Amino acid sequence: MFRLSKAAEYAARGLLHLSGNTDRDVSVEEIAKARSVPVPYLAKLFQLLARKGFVRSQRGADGGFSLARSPREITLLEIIEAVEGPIFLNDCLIHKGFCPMDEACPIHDVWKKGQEMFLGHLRGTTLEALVSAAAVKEKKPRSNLKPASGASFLRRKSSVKR
Amino acid sequence: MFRLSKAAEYAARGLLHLSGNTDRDVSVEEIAKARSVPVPYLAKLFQLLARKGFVRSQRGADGGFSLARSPREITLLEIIEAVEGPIFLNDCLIHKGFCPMDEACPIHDVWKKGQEMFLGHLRGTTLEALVSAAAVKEKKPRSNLKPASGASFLRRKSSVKR
DNA sequence: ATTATTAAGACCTTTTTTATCCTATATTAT
DNA sequence: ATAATATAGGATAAAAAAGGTCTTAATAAT
Repeated sequence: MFRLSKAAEYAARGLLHLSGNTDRDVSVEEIAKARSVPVPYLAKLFQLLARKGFVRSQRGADGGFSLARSPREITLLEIIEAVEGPIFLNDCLIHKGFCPMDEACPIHDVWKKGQEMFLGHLRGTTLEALVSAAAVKEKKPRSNLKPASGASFLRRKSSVKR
Repeated sequence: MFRLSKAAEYAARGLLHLSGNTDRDVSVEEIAKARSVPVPYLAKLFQLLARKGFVRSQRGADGGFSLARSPREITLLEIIEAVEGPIFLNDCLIHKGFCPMDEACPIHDVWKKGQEMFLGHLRGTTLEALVSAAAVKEKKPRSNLKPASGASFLRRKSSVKR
C-alpha cells in the first residue's frame, strides 16, 4: 500500500523531462531512454497525458511531445490523479452510505485529515519546483552513493501471510 | 492507489470493537458480525494480531480475543503496519540504488516529506482517541443519513485505460 | 471423559490491479 | 514515396488483495 505506482512515477519523470526541453518536440523514445522508462508503456501514458491537456502531440517525422501548460502550473497531484484517477484513501470517503458504520466510524475522519495534508503537499509542488530541485541536486558531487548495500533489507513476508 | 486496504480497515474495526469490550473475551464471530467484516478473513487477521502482541487469544468455550495492550498505547499507524508491513511510498525510498535516477530524482523528496506528515498523523492517533471520537458521534442523531443517493458516482474507467 | 466451542493453521479460489507488450493505422517532414 | 512518429486499441502475464473451506488443537463446561 501507499506505493506510488509506476505509471504515476513514469508520467512524472516524462513530464519532468519535457520541462527541461521546452524548445522542441521530443519523441517518446528519447524521453523513455533518458528517464529509464519502458518505451511502449510511456507511449501509452503520453497518449493519456495528451488527452488530458498536459502535453501537445505532433505526429510525423521529427514529431513528438511538448508541454502544453507551464511547468509552473502543473502540480504533482494533478499528474498523479491524471494517471491513476482521483485519489481517495478509502471507499467510505467517497461512497457515502457504502460503509455500514458510515457516519459513526471514527477512523475515516483521521484518515481524511491525513489525506488532506498529504494531498495538499502534493498540490503545492509544481513541475517547475521539481526541475529546480533537480538542478540543485545535479550540482552536488553525489559521492556518497553507497553501493546499494543493505540488500538484506527486503520486504519480508509482509501482510497476512498468503 | 492510496486506498486503505480492507485488511487494515478490518483490523482497525476489530480492535476498536475490543476496545469497547475490555471486560471479557469476544469471539471472532461476534466481532465480525458487529463490525460487518467477513468472518474467516477477520479470523486470519486476528491470528496475526495475536502473534504481534496486540491481542490475547483464549481458546475453548466462551473464549475469544481481548486487547493485550492499553488502547492508549496502540496507534493507527501500528495497526496498519502490523497488517500490511512497513509503509513506504516508493521503492526508491527503500532500495537505495534501485532507481536509476536515485539521488538526483527530486520527486522522492517531495514524496518522502508528504509521507512523513501523513504517517506522523496516523502515529498520533490512538485507539483510545478513536473510541471516544466514536462515542461522540454516536450521540448525535445522525439524521442526515442521505439514502445513499449518488449511486451514479462510480469510479469511472480511471487509470491508463486497460 | 465427553462434548461443545473456539482459535490456529493450511490451503484454495476469485477478482482486481499493475505493468507490460504488440499490431495496425493515421500523419507529417523530407 | 518514404521514413519517422504518434494514435488507438487489444492482449496478457504476473502479482496482490479479498475471501473462503477444511482440518487440527486447545479449553472450558458438563
